[in-house]
Amino acid sequence: MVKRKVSNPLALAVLAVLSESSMHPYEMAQKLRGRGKEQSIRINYGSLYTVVDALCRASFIEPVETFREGRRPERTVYSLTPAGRVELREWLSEILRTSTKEYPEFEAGLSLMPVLPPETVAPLLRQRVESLEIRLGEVRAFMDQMRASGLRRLFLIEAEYEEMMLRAELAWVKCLAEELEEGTLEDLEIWYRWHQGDESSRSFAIRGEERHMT
Amino acid sequence: MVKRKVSNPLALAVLAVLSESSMHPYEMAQKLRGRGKEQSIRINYGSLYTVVDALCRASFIEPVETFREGRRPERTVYSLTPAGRVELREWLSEILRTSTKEYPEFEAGLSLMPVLPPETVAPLLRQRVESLEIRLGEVRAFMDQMRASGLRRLFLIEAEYEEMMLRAELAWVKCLAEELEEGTLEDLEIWYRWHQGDESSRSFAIRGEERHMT
DNA sequence: CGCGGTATACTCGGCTCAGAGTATCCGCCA
DNA sequence: TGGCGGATACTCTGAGCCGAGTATACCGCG
Repeated sequence: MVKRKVSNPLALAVLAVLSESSMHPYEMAQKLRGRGKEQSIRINYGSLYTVVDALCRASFIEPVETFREGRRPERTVYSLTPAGRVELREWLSEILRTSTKEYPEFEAGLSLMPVLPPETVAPLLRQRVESLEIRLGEVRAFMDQMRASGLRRLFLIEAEYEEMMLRAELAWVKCLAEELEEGTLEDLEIWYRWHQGDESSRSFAIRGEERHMT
Repeated sequence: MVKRKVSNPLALAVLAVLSESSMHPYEMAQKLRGRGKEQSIRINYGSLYTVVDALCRASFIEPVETFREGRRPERTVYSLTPAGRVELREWLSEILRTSTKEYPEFEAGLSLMPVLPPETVAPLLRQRVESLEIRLGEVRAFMDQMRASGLRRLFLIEAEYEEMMLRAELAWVKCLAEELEEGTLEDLEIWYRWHQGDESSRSFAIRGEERHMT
C-alpha cells in the first residue's frame, strides 16, 4: 500500500496504453475512447495533460519526439520508461488485490435519510429504481455495441462487473422501498412520529436517550 | 440535477447536524463520529473548515456567536438558515432519487486487467477475496458495536447497504477467480498466448484485426 | 508536583482537477 | 470560393481538497 506519486486512475490508463506503443496525449484519449474505457475511467482533457506532465516528472514516461504539422500546436510523443512499466504492473496489481473503502454518494444519502420524513423517502427510492434501470439499459447497450464491433468479452469484463453491481443495488433498493410502503420497516413508527413533532419520539436515534439525530 | 454551490458530501452532513441544533465545527465532527458517520462520509479537518466556510458564503449557514474559554482558540457557533434547510432537503432528495455514475478503482483495474498475464491475475483476485472478507468482518463488527450502544437499525441502514454490496462483489470476484483457475474463462487462451509473445494472437482485443490492446 | 500523553480546535500550503475557452485545420455545400 | 460546422489539440484559471503541522488545555501517574 505504497502511496503513489501520481494517483489519478487516468494515469494508470496512460501507462497502460503506452505499454503498447508510444503516442501523444490526444491519441491516448482517442485510443481509450475507442475501447470504451471512458465508461470505467474518467477521461477529461484538463486532467489528461496534467497527468501526463506528472508522469513525466516522476520519470514513468518520457518525451521521445515533438513535431508539428502545419501551424497546429506542437505534438509531443511520449513513451514508457522501464520504471513506468514497473509502476504499471505494481499499481494495477495493488488495485486488483486490495479493496479500498470508497464513499459512494448514495451511501452518504442513506446515512442521512432520516432527516427526511418517511413519506417523502419512499417515492424517492421508487425513482431511484427507475434511474438504476435506465443505467442498466445503458450498460447493456454499451456492451452489445462494443461486442458488435468485434471486441472480445475479456475486454468488457468491467462492464459485466458494473452490471452485476447495478443489479445488486436495484434489488436492495426495491426491497427497501417495499418495506417503507408496506410499513414493515423496523423503526418506521418512531421515524414517522418524530417528523410529526411528537414528544414521545424524542429518543429517536438512540433507544432511551434524549433527543438528537443523524 | 442542478449544480450544487457546495458539492462535498461532508457539506451535506454539516447541514444535517445543524438541522438538529447550532454548534461549532469541531462539535459537528464529534457528533458525526459518535454516530459512526465517518464510515459513509469522509470527515477530515481540512475539508471540514473549508466546507463550513463555503456554506457560509452560500448563506446556507451563518455564525451566531463566537466565544473562547480560557486561552483556547476561538469557537464560532453556526446555525442553519432557511435557505440551508431547503438545500439540505433538495440535495438529499436528489441523492436518494438518482444514481450518478461513479468510478470505483476496481472497475478501472478490471478494464486494464489484460495488461497483466492471466497467471498473475488469478492469485491477485484470490487476495482480493480475502481483503473483501476482512472488510465485511469490519462492517459487521461496526454494526454490532453501534447496535450494542443502543443505536436503532434505521441509523445503520447505510452499513447494511455496504454489507450487501460487499457480498455481491465477493461472490462475483470468487466466480471470476475460479474461471481463471479452471481455464473456463472465454478468451483466456489468447490472453495467455499474447503474453507469451505469440504472433498468432496479434489480434487480441478485437477479433480479426491487427494487434493492439487495453 | 512535574511530565507525558491525549483531547481540543484549528491553520496553511500545496497539489489536483474540472471544464470552459482558444486556435487551427478540413470537408462540404451552396 | 467563401463560409460554416465539426474535429483536432491543447491551455488556463480558479476552486476544491487533503493531511501534516501547530498550539493550548487537561488529566492521570509516579
